[in-house]
Amino acid sequence: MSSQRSCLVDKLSYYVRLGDGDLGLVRSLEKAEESYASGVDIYRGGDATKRLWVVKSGWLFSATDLPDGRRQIVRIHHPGDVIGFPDIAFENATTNLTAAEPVTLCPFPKKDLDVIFQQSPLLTALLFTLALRDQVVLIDHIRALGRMSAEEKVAFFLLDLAARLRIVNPGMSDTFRLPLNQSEIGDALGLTNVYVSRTFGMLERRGLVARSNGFVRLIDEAALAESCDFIDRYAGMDTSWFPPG
Amino acid sequence: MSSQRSCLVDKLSYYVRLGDGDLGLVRSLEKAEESYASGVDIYRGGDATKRLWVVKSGWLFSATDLPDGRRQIVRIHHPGDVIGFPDIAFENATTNLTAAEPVTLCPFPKKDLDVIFQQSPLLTALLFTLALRDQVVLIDHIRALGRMSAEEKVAFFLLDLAARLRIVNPGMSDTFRLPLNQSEIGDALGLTNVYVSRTFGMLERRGLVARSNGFVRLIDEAALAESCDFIDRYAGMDTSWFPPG
DNA sequence: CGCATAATTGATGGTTATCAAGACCAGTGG
DNA sequence: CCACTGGTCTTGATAACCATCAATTATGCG
Repeated sequence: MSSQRSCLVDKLSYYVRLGDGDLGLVRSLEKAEESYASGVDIYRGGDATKRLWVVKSGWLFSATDLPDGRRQIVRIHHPGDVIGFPDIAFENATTNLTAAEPVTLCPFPKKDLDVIFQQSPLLTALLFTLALRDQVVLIDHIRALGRMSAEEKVAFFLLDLAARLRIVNPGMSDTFRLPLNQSEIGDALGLTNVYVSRTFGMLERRGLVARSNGFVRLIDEAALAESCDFIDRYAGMDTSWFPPG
Repeated sequence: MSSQRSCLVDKLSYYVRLGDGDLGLVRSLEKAEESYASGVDIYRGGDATKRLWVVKSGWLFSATDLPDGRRQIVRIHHPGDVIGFPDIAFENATTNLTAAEPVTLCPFPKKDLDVIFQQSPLLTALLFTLALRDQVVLIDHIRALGRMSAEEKVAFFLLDLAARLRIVNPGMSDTFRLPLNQSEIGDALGLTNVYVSRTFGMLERRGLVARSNGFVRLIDEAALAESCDFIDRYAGMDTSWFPPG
């Protein structure tokens, strides 16, 4: 009945062709719907983790705090993402989930995954592979935090976002909306808001990026990619070994 | 016939009770054996990834290089670890694998995992959960690199190693062998070898750790853990939802 | 328009990098 | 037995990058 597009279906369909049965399984995850205002913490580290979440609209981020208030943003979530997988391994959440803007989410119980595991070897393989791909993405993040300068970090950050957005939105140009403030970008990159501002200014003066009212434009994407040795981990994945749908 | 202990069986048995069938599947992964000298690169980023590796003896590490030679060590591998999971998602390796000392490995083809997926829902669930647990471990690493001082990073590094070693070696004391030089430790923590030396000296002068001929002793583990807000991700995992063996 | 939030800019300081020299140690070969 | 070597660790001096603090200017929103 729902004629609305599903971002999760879009995202998964990018990697494999889903049959009717699999489509039904995926859509069944997006039945319920909850909305949250910008800035709200949807869960916090230590909370019991009984549910996962599909992002329907809006951006969010997962972060870990240090006791004195330092914050590290670990992952940014876009429409179509499934949030909460890392916490399946534990009984309590290891990160905080915060809405970066007004969002709509589709929560579903962890145990609904059982149905997928039992009924669809294809979706099981895909979810497993996505978990491993996410490890590589986290490794890229580690590389950026450990060994890149501030300019390289910001370049990496923007390219990574663009690559991810292009999966769900294939026709995307070199421009996208960036609903994060500079404190949040800094917390993702291990920098301060002040230095993010300065670094963005540098990149802009050098003609690599442009900004206007909440949008970023990657003017010289090749130069940005070379500066931080960027590799797109989203466009290509090895699905050759998957079982048939 | 093989009366030799299997570190992989030890590690997996820590989390679930394996039946005879599962034990046979796991042991079958450790048939072949290869040895490498200290410092050898076993594979490099870009190589085709057809095999995974179980570590039988010795330490190794996975690292990514930047084009100008900067290096980020991403993960340290101990006996019982399975190396190469993140690369299943891609056709080519994303990191270099280097032997930190003389090592013995048991390689097995990626496709041998199919047998496990088909025959053992328990092992499938365990491997999936370990992949998600590893995401959390990588997130902890991100937090350390992005938001910790050098002293906190070194404390975190040592505690993380100790927690991992205790899984396979339950009776371990507060002392362990650390076959990594300070350049390697620095590359894991986003520091230089020089600053690792200074930081180790500080911790030693403050009575938190001690070193002697390749061994580290964690004198005040509680203080170290508090300084970096350490949480052991290895001791406890949620296996309650696993299917029976 | 007025308010709160976010971004910018400047001045200063701290943490860590860089460069360089020396100490220590294990192994090697004369 | 000892000089020699290569690797590792330590220590000092200096410099770079980024943090911190503070003030000002945009920006968005009721």
